[in-house]
Formats: sequence, C-alpha cells, structure tokens
Amino acid sequence: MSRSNPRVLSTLERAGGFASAQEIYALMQRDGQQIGLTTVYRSLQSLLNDKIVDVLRREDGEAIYRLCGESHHHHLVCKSCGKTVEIEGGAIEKWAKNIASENGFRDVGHTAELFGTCSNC
Amino acid sequence: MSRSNPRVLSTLERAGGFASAQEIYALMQRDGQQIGLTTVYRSLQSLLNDKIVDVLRREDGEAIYRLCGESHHHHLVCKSCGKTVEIEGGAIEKWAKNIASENGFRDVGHTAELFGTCSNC
DNA sequence: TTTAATGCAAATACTTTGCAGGAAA
DNA sequence: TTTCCTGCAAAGTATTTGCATTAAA
Repeated sequence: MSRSNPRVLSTLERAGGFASAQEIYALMQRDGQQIGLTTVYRSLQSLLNDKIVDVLRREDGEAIYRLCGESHHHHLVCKSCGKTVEIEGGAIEKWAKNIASENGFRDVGHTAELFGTCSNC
Repeated sequence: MSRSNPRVLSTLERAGGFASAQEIYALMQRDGQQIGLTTVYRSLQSLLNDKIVDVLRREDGEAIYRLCGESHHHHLVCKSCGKTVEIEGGAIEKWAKNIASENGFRDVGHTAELFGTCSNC
C-alpha cells in the first residue's frame, strides 16, 4: 500500500483534526495545493492503518477522520452538529473483559460509540 | 410523502429488528415478495419520520434501521471462526446513559461490538 | 375523477480500483 | 532498473428523484 502524503495529515490538523476526505481535498484545492482526490483517500487509508487517525460516520454516512491520541477511548458524538467528546472507557473495558471470560474468549478488543443530541442542538 | 408499505416493516421485524434497506429488499425478493428497492427506501424514510424505526450506520457507512424501543443487544464475535454470541447489554446501557447526562446529551444511542478468539480457536 | 402508491431508470454522492506516466532510489 | 507515488477515468455501492403507470378512494 502507498504511504501517506504528509500534506494530507497537516491539512487534517489544520482543519481542527476533524474532516472528511472531500473536505480535506477542497481545503487543499482552495490553498492551491496540487493533489488528487485519489491521493487524499489513499493517504487517509494509510493513516487509518497506522492508527494515526480514527474514522467515524456523519449522519449522512460520509466518513470523517480525526486525529487520535494513543490511549484507548470512545466517542460521544452529536448527530446534529458533529460535536465530539472523548470518553474514557474504564467501565466498558471491565465489562468487555467480563463478558469475554464468561464466554471463554481471549484477546478481546472492542469498539463502542455513543451518539445523541448535544445541549446546543 | 408516501406511506410505508406494511410488508417492509414486517420484514424488518422478521430480520430481528435490525437490517439495512438492501438487506430488507433482498429478504423480500428471496421470499418471492414483489417490491421495488425504491419502495423499500421510501417506506423506511416514512417509518423513520414516524419514529417507528431508528437509523444507525455500519462501519462501512451503510444505513441500518432498527425498531425503536427494541432492547437491542451486542455481539461477541470470534475473529478466527466467526462464532457469534449475543450479549445482553444492561451494563453498557447504563454506562451510556450516565456518560450522556454527564455531558448534557439527550436521545443517546450507542453501538458496541466485542471481538476476540473463542475457546475452540 | 382525484389522490396516493409503485417501480424503472437516471441522477447523485462518496469511495475504490485499473492503469499508465513520472519521480525516486 | 526497480519500486513507489500520483491522478485521471472508470467502476462500484448506497441512496434519492423524475416520471409515467397503476391502484385505490
């Protein structure tokens, strides 16, 4: 797989660490940076692979990418405005471990996302 | 807007109260029910409007609809053989509600999946 | 007759892939 | 040369919409 174009990552940072592929592409175009949409998508795939970014979905299904810290966490996302709060998942980690051992599973990971409507919407 | 075709709702129920438009359409086709994909989409829109169903997004962005008020469950999936266990999510529901109110969110739903290696693998 | 439901086909939007030209090692 | 990066164009998938036909009231 191809490596990430560094300008894609820096554009994502500049966008507030939260943007779709289309938006990153548009931003770069507006700045006069020469790049193809394909490269933006491929770079994001690669960043995702390296766990440098995280992917969520907007209400309309568009994928939005955001920079991700190293610690395992979850998100609480507003369905209306996209506002995102990072959640520490202590309780859910414990829950996952319990469920796993109850069912004889090992090496258990998990995904969890919360979504709703924030106080401003 | 057009009203919902009742067979769409009953197919969604039959699917376990959780399916995408494409899946509902395929299910109805397989059963020999005559319906168009357009009608399935329009019916789901209408059910959504009437708050009879709820919409979530799969990881790949496909919209999945579920009956409102269904006590939904989660899955524990073996990465190696695909064995799946249904999990009752009492603990996680409570967790989600707490997190939501702590952050001033309302109408909060969630997704959660566990994956690991089962005892046979 | 008037209104609502239906479904085909076309249009949209996002995303991925095939392929060939060019840059880098 | 060999390998990697790039981007156009085409393909793919999910979803919506225009429009004419049909069923129902």
